[in-house]
Amino acid sequence: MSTTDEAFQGHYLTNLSVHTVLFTIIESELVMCARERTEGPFRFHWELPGANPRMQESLEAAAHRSLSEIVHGSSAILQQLKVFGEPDRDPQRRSIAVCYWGAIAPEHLQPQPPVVSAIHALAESERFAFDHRTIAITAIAHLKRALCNSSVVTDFCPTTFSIRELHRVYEVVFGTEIAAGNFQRKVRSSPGFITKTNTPPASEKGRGRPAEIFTNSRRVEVSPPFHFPHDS
Amino acid sequence: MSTTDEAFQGHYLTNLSVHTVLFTIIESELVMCARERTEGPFRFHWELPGANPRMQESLEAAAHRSLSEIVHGSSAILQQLKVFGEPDRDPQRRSIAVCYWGAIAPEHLQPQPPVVSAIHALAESERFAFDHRTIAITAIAHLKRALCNSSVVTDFCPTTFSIRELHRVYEVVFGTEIAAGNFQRKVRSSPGFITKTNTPPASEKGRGRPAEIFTNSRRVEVSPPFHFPHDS
DNA sequence: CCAATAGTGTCTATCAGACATTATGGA
DNA sequence: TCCATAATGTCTGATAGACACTATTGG
Repeated sequence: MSTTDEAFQGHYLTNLSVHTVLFTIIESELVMCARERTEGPFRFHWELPGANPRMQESLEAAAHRSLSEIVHGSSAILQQLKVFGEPDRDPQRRSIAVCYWGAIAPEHLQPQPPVVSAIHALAESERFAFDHRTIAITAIAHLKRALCNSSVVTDFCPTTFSIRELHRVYEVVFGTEIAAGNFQRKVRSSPGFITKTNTPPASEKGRGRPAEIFTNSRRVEVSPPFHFPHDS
Repeated sequence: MSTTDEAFQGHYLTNLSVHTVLFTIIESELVMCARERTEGPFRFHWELPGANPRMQESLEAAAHRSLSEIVHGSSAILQQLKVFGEPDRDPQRRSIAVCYWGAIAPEHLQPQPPVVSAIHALAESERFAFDHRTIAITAIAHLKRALCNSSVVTDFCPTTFSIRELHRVYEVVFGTEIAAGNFQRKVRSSPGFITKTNTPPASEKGRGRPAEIFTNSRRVEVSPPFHFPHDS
């Protein structure tokens, strides 16, 4: 059995990492947390948050740890995205990346979070380290699918929110205008999607009719799902 | 940094494996390929096909290799399911399992394939090795979701098939009767789901009107999806 | 009153579920 | 001819898209 043929558990060249694609919306744009590398290979390229799982640490816990310098207190809800393990994905060694994704309200991030526009990930122009552009694009596709099929949109919002805020998330992510009336009907008629609060209509600045304030309960499936022009 | 705290790339106790949940339908029952362990821990427990990826081998290739003794010639179409990496999933060592799933026509399996009923995986009674019952249950949920949202059902059938055969797959997997007329309408109206062949209506035995014969082209999404009573 | 935003009602086309009807073969 | 299975047609209720309309605030 040659070196290149053997199973590689325990092989010193192998590496197991966890990476996280954390979405939020800043200034009406879908962005994901990422940092520019300052050293080593792929210097000046964008890199997704990552961590190496510890011996007694679950992969999901490692994913949360990869965000420790980015999220502000309350932890994000993460879901497995995919494993990327092509032999050549890391030019230095065989490396397996278990990837997670999630969304979070910008209020829960550190003040000046390092982010990159999702549109840049889709454009060929932006340079990502390793296969992180592929990971990002896969995550965007999962995000769109999840938005259509579940109430994950509430992860983008603070604990209380108006329907309009949910509406804006969909418009930003799908880059399309959505009729507000139909959106209200759909969200309100999906059992468990939102829960009305009796908090007074928010002390926000408002120059129109104040919105009702809701909170998310559990994650629910939307059936039949939302349907938008899908470019992915 | 203690032993239990350190990152574990290269640690000799770690193991990376690939497991595959391959579904098929035998005697009107949903089954998955699995083998009874004959030695070591979990002896006499069911075990999913697995392999250890080699140094230059992609994870998907390893998943296909895990089926080498089961599939008969034409290879199955596999999709990533999930990674299972809880620290305690293998009592002997830290072990990461990258899992795939797929479906195949029974004709493409070896003559007497080792299989276990999917219903047994769902019932608490059946004993699986490691966390393979959890993996199997996750795969069943993914299968149902994929059947609702795509044309993956054709993987259960030979290269040519009738609509009735697709119909039966859904009835077996979801354990429910589906109106044949509506099913025909849905499948025929989903672009790309099936492609008509001009082969004469099959030389099969038949005591009714012979069915038209189709072939699958590419995998397509079904929008809006099928909807069945979902128990998962 | 007007502007602006939130929320509701209405009309229509589409589509799934239920089920009747026709089509096409074998015994 | 009768039977069995495949395929089509019909009716109805539910719902999404388009969009008009009402509600509720601030200036």
